Amino acid sequence: MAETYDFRSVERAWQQRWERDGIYHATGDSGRPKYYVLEMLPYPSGDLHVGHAKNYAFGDAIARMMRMLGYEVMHPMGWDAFGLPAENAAIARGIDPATWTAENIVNMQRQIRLMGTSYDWTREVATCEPEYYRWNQWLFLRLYESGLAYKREAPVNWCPHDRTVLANEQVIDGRCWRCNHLVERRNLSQWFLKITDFADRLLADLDTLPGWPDRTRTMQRNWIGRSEVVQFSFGIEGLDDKLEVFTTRIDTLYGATYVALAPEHPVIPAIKTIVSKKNAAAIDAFADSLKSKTELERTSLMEKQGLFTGAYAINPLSRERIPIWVTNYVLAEYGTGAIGGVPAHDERDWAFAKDNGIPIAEVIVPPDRDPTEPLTEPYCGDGRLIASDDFSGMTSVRAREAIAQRLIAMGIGKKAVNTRLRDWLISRQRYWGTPIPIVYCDTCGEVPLRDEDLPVLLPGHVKFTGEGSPLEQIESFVNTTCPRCRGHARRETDTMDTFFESSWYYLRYLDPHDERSPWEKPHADRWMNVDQYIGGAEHTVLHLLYSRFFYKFFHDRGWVTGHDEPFERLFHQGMVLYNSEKMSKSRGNVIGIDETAETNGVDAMRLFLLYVTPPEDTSDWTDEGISGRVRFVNRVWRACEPFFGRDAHVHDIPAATTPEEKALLRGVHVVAKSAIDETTTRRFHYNTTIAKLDELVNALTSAVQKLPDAAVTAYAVHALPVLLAPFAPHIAEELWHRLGHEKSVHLRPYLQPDESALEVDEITLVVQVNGKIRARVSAAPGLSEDEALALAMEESNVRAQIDGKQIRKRIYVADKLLNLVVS
RNA sequence: GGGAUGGUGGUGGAAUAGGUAGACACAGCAGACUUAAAAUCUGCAGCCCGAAAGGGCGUCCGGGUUCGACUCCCGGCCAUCCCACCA
Repeated sequence: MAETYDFRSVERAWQQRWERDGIYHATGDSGRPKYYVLEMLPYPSGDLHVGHAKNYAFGDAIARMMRMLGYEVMHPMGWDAFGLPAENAAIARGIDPATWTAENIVNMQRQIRLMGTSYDWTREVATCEPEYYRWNQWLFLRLYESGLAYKREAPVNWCPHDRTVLANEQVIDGRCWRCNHLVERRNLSQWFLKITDFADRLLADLDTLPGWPDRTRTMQRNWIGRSEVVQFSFGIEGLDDKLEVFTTRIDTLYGATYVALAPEHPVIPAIKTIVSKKNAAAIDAFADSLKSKTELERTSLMEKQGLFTGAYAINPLSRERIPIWVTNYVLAEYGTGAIGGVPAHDERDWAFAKDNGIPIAEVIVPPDRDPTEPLTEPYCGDGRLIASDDFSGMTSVRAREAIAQRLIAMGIGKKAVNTRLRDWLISRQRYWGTPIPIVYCDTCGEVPLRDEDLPVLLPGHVKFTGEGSPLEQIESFVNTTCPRCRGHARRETDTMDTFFESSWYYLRYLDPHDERSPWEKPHADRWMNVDQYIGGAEHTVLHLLYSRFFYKFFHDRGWVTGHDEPFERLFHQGMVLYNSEKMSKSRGNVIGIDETAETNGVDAMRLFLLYVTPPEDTSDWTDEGISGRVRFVNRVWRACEPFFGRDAHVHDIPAATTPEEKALLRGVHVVAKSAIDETTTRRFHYNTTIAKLDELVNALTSAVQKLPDAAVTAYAVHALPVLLAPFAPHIAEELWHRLGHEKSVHLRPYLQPDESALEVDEITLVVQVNGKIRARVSAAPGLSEDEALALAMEESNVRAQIDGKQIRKRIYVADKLLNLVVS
C-alpha cells in the first residue's frame, strides 16, 4: 500500500521524541573522546531565515557525524541577548526590552528546534539573565584587579541634542540617525580594557592556529598592526617642551621639512603662548572646524588640510629649523599624535606638502636610477643615503640602525613597538546591557564592588525618554552605599559592550548552572578547547579577537589550561541569497524557516543548504533548487517503502555477484567513505557526499525494480538511513524504524567503509598517443604494462596514430592510463 | 592604495597527492504512462565540422615546466570581500 511521505507529521513527531529521550545530552563522563562543536550564539532578533538555517544545518551535520563516529559531542546553543535593537523596540513601540527579547528567544528556540537540530538544550544560556551577567561583572572585577580595566577620557561620537553617545553605525553622514543633528566628537570618561597588553601574544599566537582560515588570520594581523619604530623628539624653538614623534623610516630623517600635529595634540596650548595672537586664534579656528567631523570624515573623506602654527621645531640631527603645522591627517589616537613630515619619501607627506607650499626639499634616499634627476613622485623604497652627514653612503637598512643608535646615545630616542590596535572601549551609555560594578563614593572615589555585592541587577520597567541613559535617571539605582566606608556613593550608569559577554560564553555552556563561579575548572579541562567553531566572517576581527584576549587572561589566571586559544578550528560559512539577491525585509524577499519547513520539509531544506555549494561559499536559494531536494527525499522514501515491515535485520555485508549488485554495494560504501573523509579532513564539503547519495538512491531505485530479492538490495535499503542520518535526520529515523529497528538511528555508529566493497572489478584504461586520448578500453584491474600495451594495440584508432612511427617512450599509470610517445 | 579569495557548460557545482574535464543537481529537449495535466519513469545534452566512424577546439587571457596542466611557475585582465591618510 503505497503511502506518500508525510514530512510534516513525521518531522514534528521525531523532534518531540528526541527531546523527550534527551539523546543529545552531553554528560561529560561517557569515557569517549570529546568534541566541542560550536556555532556563534545568535542575537535574538525575531525570526530566522534560511541564511541562519544554513549555519545550523551545517553545524548540526558535523555534530551528528562526530557523534556517530564515536565522540561525545558538546553542541550547545544560547542567546546573545543584550544589545541595541531591544532598546530601540522599547523606544519605538513601548515594549520593555526584557519582554521583547524573551518573546524573540521563545520564537527562535521554536524555530531552531523545528529544524531538528541536535542541541543539548540543558545548557542553554541567555546573556541578559542575572545568572549570566553577574559573571560578566565578576570577570570585570578580576580584570579591574589586574589593572586591565581602567577609566580614562576618550573622544567619542556625541549627539548634543539627544545627549547620548552613539555607536559608529548610528552616525549617518555625520548626523545623528534619530534627530538628524550634527554629531560632535567629545571627550568623555570611558571604561577600557587593556587588550593592547596582549597585542604581542595575540599576534604571535595566530601562528598556533593552522585550523583558522588564512584570510582571517591575516586580517587579525593587519588589525593589530604591529610595527617596529623609532621614537624620538624634536626640540621646539622658544619652548622647553619636546615634541615626541615616531617613524618606521628613521633613515629619511634628514629629509624632514616640517612637523605635523593632530589638532588635539597636548603641546598646542604651549605653542599658542609663543606665537602671535593671530596665529593662536587661527589654530583654535582650525581645531573647531574639525570638531564636528567624525574620524571617518576627517581622515578618509577630507582633503589634507593644514595650518602653519608660527612655531618651529629643530631637527635633532641636522639642526635644521622646520615649521610646525597642525593638520587633519595626523591622528591624535595613534602613536604620539605628531609626525615628522618627509615629503620626498612618503606619499601622504608629499601630497600635503604640495598642497600647502611646503618645500619637498632634498632627496635623502634616491631611487635606483639617476640620483640627480628630480622626483616627480615620492620614492618610498629603500636605497643608499645621500645628504645625511656621516650616514651618507649607508643603505637604508644600515642607516635605520645607525641613526637609531645615535638618537639613543643622545638620550632623545628609543626603539619601540607600535600597534594599530587600541584599547577596547567597553562603556555604553545605554540601558540594555550589563551594569558595570563600580561605584563613585563621595569620600573614597572610584570603588569596585565586592563579589558578594553581585549581581548589580539591571532595573526593570524603565522609562525611555530617548534622552541619555535611562539608568542615570533612576534614583534608586544610582544612589547606593560605598562598600568600603558605607558612606553615600553613586553607581556607574554605563553598561558593558555586548561583546564582553560573547567573549566567554563558550565556557559558561560547560557549567551553565554553577552559582559559585563562572565555570568550574574540571569542566573546562574536559571540554576545552572548542574543536570546531562556526560563524560568519563579519566577526573576523572584533568578536574573535576579544575572545582570544579573554581566554589568554583566563589562562594566565589558571582558570583554563592547555593551549591558550579558545577556538582550535574556525569555519566561516557563506551567506544565502535568494535568486542572487540579498534577502532583506524591505525587499520582501526573505525565505523564512517556518514557511519552507511547511512547504518543503526540514530535511529537504537542510539537504539543499548543504548541497548547493560548499559550505564556505555564498549559496543561492531558488525555488527550483529546493524542489530538487524535495524530489530526492520522496525518491528515498519510495525506494525503501517495499521493505517496510519485512524482517530484515541486515548488518553483514552480503556477497555481491553480478556487476549491478557489486555497483550497488560499492555505492553504499562510497557514500560512507565520502561522509567520513569530509568530516575527518575538516573540509566539510558535504555537497559532494550528498551528490554520491543521489547516485546511490538512483541505483537503489533501479535495483528495487530489477533485483527486489537480492540480499544487496535489502542491505542498501537498511544502510541508507544510517548514511542519511547526519544530513536528513527525520526521514532517516522514520525509515530506520519502519524497517524494523528499535533504537534511534542517531545513536548508532556511522557505517564504516569496507575496503573490498569499495573495490572495482573493471577499470577503464585510457590510451593516449602523444598525450591525446585515442581510445578507452575496459579491463580487469591489475594490468601489467605489457598487457596494457597489448590491449591498446588492438584499438584501430591507436594503431592508426602510431602507424609508421617509432614508440619513443611509454608512460603507464596502473589501471588508469597508458601514454605512448611517438615520432 | 594595501591585503585576502576566487574566475570551469544555459545555471549551482564536481574533478582534495599533475593522469578520462563537466560527476550530481537545476533549467532544457525527446519518449513512456495518462482522455489530459501534474507526479513518476527512461533517454539526450560543452562548442565546431561530419550521416556516421571520427576529427578539431575547450577550465578568464598570454607565456613556461611536463609524456601529460582546471591543478605547478611567471606575467596580465576581471570579480567579490576586508582594511584603508596607522606615520
